[in-house]
Amino acid sequence: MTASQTARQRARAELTREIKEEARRQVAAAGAQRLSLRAVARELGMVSSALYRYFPSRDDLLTALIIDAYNALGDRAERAVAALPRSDVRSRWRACCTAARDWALAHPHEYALIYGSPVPGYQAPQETIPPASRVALVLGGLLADAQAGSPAAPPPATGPASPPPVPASLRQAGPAADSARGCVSALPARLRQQAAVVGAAIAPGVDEAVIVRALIAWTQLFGMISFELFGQLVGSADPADEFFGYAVDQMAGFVGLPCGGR
Amino acid sequence: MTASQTARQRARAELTREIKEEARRQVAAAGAQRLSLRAVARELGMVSSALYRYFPSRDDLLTALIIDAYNALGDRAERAVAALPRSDVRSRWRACCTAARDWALAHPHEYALIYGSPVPGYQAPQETIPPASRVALVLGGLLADAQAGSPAAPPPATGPASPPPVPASLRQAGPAADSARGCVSALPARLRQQAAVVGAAIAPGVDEAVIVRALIAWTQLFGMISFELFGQLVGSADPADEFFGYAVDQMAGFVGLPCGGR
DNA sequence: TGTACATCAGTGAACGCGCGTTCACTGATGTAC
DNA sequence: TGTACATCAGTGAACGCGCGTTCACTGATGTAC
Repeated sequence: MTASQTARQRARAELTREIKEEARRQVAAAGAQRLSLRAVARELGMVSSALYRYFPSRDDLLTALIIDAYNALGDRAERAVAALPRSDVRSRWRACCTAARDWALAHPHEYALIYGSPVPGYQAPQETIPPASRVALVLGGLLADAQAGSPAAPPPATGPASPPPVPASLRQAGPAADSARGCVSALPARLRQQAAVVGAAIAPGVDEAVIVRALIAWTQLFGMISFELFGQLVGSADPADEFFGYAVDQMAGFVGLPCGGR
Repeated sequence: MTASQTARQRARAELTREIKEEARRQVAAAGAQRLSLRAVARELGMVSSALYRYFPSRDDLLTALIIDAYNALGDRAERAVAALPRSDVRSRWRACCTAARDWALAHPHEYALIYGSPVPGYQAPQETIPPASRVALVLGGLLADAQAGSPAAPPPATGPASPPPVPASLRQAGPAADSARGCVSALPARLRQQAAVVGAAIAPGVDEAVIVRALIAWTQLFGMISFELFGQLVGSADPADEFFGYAVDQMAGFVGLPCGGR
């Protein structure tokens, strides 16, 4: 256990946790901009200035909450996908997207904190980047698996990070390329480069055109979740369950994932 | 001219305009939550309580700004599309999407006001709905035109609102259906219903499956714009011009628009 | 055309509120010898 | 094992700020006869 810590250290860790928890409660109840250090302190029975022993400013507390939110969402997505057989990429795709939506619906204000309009005056520091990438990493990993077990039938799937042998299997085959059939649209040079960088970090071995389609699907996913949460679907796809499920499948097809199923 | 108005009425209209303009300036500079009635009044050289002759509360002023923002965006999209030949649906699609992005980049805080996280405690009234629908109407109209001039070659295009003769031309033809080739995904009943309602309002005569794909493209469009504006693309498709253009074309293909262009 | 009255824009003071952050301080916990 | 000193958590008061909204009022503009 943590027997090596002094009582002071343990108390400090504990209180830090409690402060964040109360702050998270406030954000969940009323949104990020209503987060008030004084109210947090009040709720914990301390004086407001005491919080400054734990967080140097309100923005730092906000940053901690943002990181926690990204991690909560990332955890959820990773766990949902890990429960499925690696070769069933279609189901894993669905699971990841659904996990993201479920988390968002369960934590709307925390979702808004990370995917909504940025709090004006607040600048997200570098430390938020890795936690923010986790959902994209899940999707990228799954794409790489699809690529690895690609051309005809999906074999048990080999190693996850097969370095760079680009078999170009998803490339001209399947829906990934022909949905713009007849309209040849080559990747612009800079976009290809950007996709290569993303691919190297997230989905090694996957063709750039597929990466770009995955980026499109990624923006679609969060766009759809945001629209649902922020009320933009009222009057169209309002109870959005079917729409969401259908869209997720369509976009899976769009990036070229095989049908999977069982 | 407006000679029929009394001096009082003219002064009132003018001041209402000036108040909104100053408020818009503040939103543009610092975001919606920093909008302050007192600051607006100060800037206009009046006392803060005087504003209550024009707007019964801060929320009402916000609502006016929201409506104006939707209308500014709608105007821009409509004008961009109107400049193009009706039969060239692919160019019109591009123009509409690009206009939306351009407006958003030029007015990030106003964009956040309408497409970002809702201001907590603020409830958008019914009056915002029609202005909010204008971009969707543009896209829907263009889809209906594509449908009307569909199967083989695009003729000069007939009337815009051909009632309900669903020729099922976009339906199984083109990319709209085959991108999930082999993975037959039927529309769930409720989703089909929702699509029918949307179609009736926005794109008469267009098949439900196409409407649903258009809804997907719509969420993708604004998801992508929001990601760009809110900093979510940093590290991937950061200078997003190429990504945006490419995605718009891909999604045009996804909803089944013919290549057009040249 | 002129007067009497109603409407309405704008004033100034006040209510009641909450906020983030700083600072000098007390007293408890931890550390080195 | 015990003492001397350093570290650190938490206090309480204060600074300086801004906000939305209400209310009784003055004086100008508009309307009806």
